[in-house]
Amino acid sequence: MPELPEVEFAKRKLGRWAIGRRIERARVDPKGRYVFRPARPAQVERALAGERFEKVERVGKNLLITLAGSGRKGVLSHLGMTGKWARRAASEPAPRFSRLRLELDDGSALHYCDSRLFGRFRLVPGARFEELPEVRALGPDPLDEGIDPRRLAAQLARRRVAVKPTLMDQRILAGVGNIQASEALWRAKIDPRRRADRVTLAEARRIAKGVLDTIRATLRAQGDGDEITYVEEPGGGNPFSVYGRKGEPCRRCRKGRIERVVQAGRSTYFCPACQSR
DNA sequence: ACCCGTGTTCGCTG
DNA sequence: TCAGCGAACACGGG
Repeated sequence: MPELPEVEFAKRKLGRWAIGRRIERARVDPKGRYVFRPARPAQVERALAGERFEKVERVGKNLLITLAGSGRKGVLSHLGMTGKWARRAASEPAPRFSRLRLELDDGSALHYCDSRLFGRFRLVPGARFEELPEVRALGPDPLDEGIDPRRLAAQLARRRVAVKPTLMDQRILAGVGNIQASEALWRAKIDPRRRADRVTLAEARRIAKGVLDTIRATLRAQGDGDEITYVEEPGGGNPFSVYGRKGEPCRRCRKGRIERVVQAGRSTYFCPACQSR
């Protein structure tokens, strides 16, 4: 269920665990075939064995992993709804829903875990990620490129649907998902049901700030541990201001109660009292 | 049994 | 070409 902050967290962890390490063995769980297609499990195992981790980057919700062996290989890892990377000792049992196990040369094993199998793991010849259509289509990444309010305002002005689903369009801002969109609009004090083309430049500035602030806050809330716990999982409190808080009083104005509506098939949370229509 | 889900993509319409 | 929509993908958890 990862959005930009969770993927950034995964990038940092993966970098710390794996850069400079060599993959001694790779094993794909049979169910993992959904994640790795069109490559077949045996192909993936063969391609990864013997490679060394050189670099781990992130663009939007995508992890870009560069492996170096004889030449360069890339892996694009998208976590989908339920993907996670975890680290165990090689002697430990695999965590639940492990779909790929990478034994490294330091006695550790990295696991790609994914219960719902919406994640994607693609081999990218030559690690030429920039050539992939799905990477080219992405808008600016808020964390490393910032957000240009004028550009954002111009993009919103071309859309007649509600601003919240529009913010989740990866061509506008790469990495903003369902939670971050709700949170950002709450911070910007704008009703998520507002038509995108009715957002002013001044409001676009607030949205830009809201997106960056919520991303940073979510990142901070992940803390320093090794494991990610998503909301509603045991052990994870809810670090958000409106998401998942239907019926609770607004933490800012104390007047409204948080409402939940469905937009473009996704739940949206907002305060009807302090987010203006 | 039934509903829900922090995501993307495809097929379709206008 | 593009905006917009609904379904599909595959599965666990409540």
